[in-house]
Amino acid sequence: MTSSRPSSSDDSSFDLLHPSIQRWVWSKGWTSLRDAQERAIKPILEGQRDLIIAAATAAGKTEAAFLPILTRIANAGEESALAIYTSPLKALINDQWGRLEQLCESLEIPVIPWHGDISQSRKQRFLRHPRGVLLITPESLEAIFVRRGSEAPRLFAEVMYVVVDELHAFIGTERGKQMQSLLHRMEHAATKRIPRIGLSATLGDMNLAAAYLRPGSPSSVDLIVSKAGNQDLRVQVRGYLSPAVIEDPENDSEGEDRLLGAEYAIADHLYNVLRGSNNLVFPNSRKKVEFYTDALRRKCESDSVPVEFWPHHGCLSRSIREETEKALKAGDRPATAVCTTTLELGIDIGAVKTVAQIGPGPSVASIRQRLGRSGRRPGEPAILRSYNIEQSLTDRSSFSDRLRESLVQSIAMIRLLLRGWYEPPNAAGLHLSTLVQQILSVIAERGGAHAGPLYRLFVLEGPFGGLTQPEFGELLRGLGLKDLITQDRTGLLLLGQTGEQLVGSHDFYAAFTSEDEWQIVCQGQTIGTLPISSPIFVGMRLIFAGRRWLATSVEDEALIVCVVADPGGMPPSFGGSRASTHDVVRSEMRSVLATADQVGFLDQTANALLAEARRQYADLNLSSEIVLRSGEAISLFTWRGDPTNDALVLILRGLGIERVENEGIYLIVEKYGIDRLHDALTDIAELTDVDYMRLLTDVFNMRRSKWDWALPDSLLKQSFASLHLSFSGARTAARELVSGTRR
DNA sequence: GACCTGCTGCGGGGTG
Repeated sequence: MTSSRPSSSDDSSFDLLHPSIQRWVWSKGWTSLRDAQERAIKPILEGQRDLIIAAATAAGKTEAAFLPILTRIANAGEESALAIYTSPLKALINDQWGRLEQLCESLEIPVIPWHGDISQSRKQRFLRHPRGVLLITPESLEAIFVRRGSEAPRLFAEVMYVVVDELHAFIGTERGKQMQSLLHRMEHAATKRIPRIGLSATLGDMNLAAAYLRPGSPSSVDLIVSKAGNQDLRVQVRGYLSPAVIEDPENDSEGEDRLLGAEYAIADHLYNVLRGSNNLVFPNSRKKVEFYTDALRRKCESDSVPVEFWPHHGCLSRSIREETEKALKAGDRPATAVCTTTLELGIDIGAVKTVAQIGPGPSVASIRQRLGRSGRRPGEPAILRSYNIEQSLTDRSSFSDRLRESLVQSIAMIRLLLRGWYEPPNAAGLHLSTLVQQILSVIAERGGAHAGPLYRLFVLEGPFGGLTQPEFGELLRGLGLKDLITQDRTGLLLLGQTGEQLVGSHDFYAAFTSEDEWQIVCQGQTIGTLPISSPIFVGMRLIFAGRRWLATSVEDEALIVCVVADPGGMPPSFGGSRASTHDVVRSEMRSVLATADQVGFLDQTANALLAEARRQYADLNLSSEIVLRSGEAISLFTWRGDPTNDALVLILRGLGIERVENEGIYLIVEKYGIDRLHDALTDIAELTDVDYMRLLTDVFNMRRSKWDWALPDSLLKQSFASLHLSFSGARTAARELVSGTRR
């Protein structure tokens, strides 16, 4: 116990906390509350308005929210006051339960974790006396509505606050839309407005965050933004040149090693600079995580030094992931994780020295999030090492290779990062797939519902604005056609037979899809999974969990692959599609190529590659030419993001130009004359959004989200376009390209 | 040629 006591500038906020909570704070030896904690007390105690607390990871956001929340619950005495905390991860719920339990012990406030791994008996206990703090996932909340709909009003009646942790992880996603809908339904069941508190370390646009937390009334959201200390950042971008691919791979016995040459050179460098400290390596795919973990482990073994490199990705079993997390946290010996976005989220792994990024990284926002793990100790800089592979050029090299697209993208993204820019989340998505789920869920909750009240609940008053009444009717009729819902003589909507089946099944509660997976089993222990689409056969050698295996048996029905250790192997394919690049990134890439200014953070090879790319840019005259012809192919340099390029491709196909592909910084059109292309682009420059919608073909490929199959075609196109396409970008790009294709 | 997250109720059998 310390003699000094926490105090505030006006010395009053702390005094407002419940005496037992004040004692708890003293017992922790805190000499003062953190900025965010201090500032959150009054607004939360008033309990009228919504609040976002944005502060760095270690700044005590959880306490900022819960010191005043628990004060109010404790003051309510015997009444059944309740606060609900929601989180995107079970692991986070378990973490928070530990912290809150300790704080609540003396207050005699129960803290109840509720997710798929929690026993029925604990859930039953809560259901009998719903009071205290409930820690729950959105999926479990969904399950409560579906399975215990009639109890919802009783359960939620006394909820005083809802806390949404990791708010940034929800904004703009399917799951985030589901969460908004659940919060809205909770207030409807409780017949009162429930103040919402959002927590996050990495919110960029506060207006977007406020609009997410309280749709339709962002001005009722107060903001507490705790300024982060100005962190020193050190960056190096390295270039690697891969030898030219041999024309006849059949007669190239060293083909594989040649292709991997640059990757092994990167592994060597990582081995030399990362050993002896804690670091994170992000190679952008699970397959490459396997490759680098294996390569680095073998180097340690051949040098007879302890292995310091551990794999971490979503297809590895929980126990293997926990082993890696434990190695990072332990602190007694150095550990580096080779990982995917799994270690970008809020799991506590301590501070790391370096973040290594192999290839450009999926987005600037993501790199920024990853960097938040480095340089967390006072006086230590954050260190970013970027590794980039480019191919040796031949006379058949693509524009993408000639312009060194990958290296230039890394440079552009780091320049944007240094300027403080990153991609805003797409808040304009209609998420009609999730609306289908929510309609079925409310019908199950209430045992039937009428169309009018559903429209009011979801569209007029809820989070699915932007849908007209006729469109909503069309959607309901579509659900009827698929036997998801049916209507009785009074007009009441009920679940159809298919609807009953799907709502009753255990994978109804998540808003996102999941595929079947192979279980990879070694001596009765599951070490991880592979997507059902990846080819599996007996005798197959593979690298998995950073080690080498041989598949000895495959059980087709049970989806089990048994493996034993084996010296051979290649990393398996996990599938996936290309990441979407933003307009601003592509435009920054152009300015990296168009200017001659020195980039300060490049190594020698990267410098030479950039100089070469700039020469190509000048030789191709790309500062004024945006349409290049080579043989039968026409390249359209839009220098725009994928939502724009993809929209152009789909609209062009709708106009009959079928051989067109999005190549990244340009589109490539084959076998169509420049005149035909000119006419099509002229059309695109003049059409309206509604025309574009009509032109969209290839509807099959637009089914990406869980319930898209149940949407009528026109609504599917609308939902897809709102998430993935930019018509306004396509129109602007077409206007520019029209002049480039004029003869 | 990216990534990630989540899950009920019931019946059968064992234990106290």
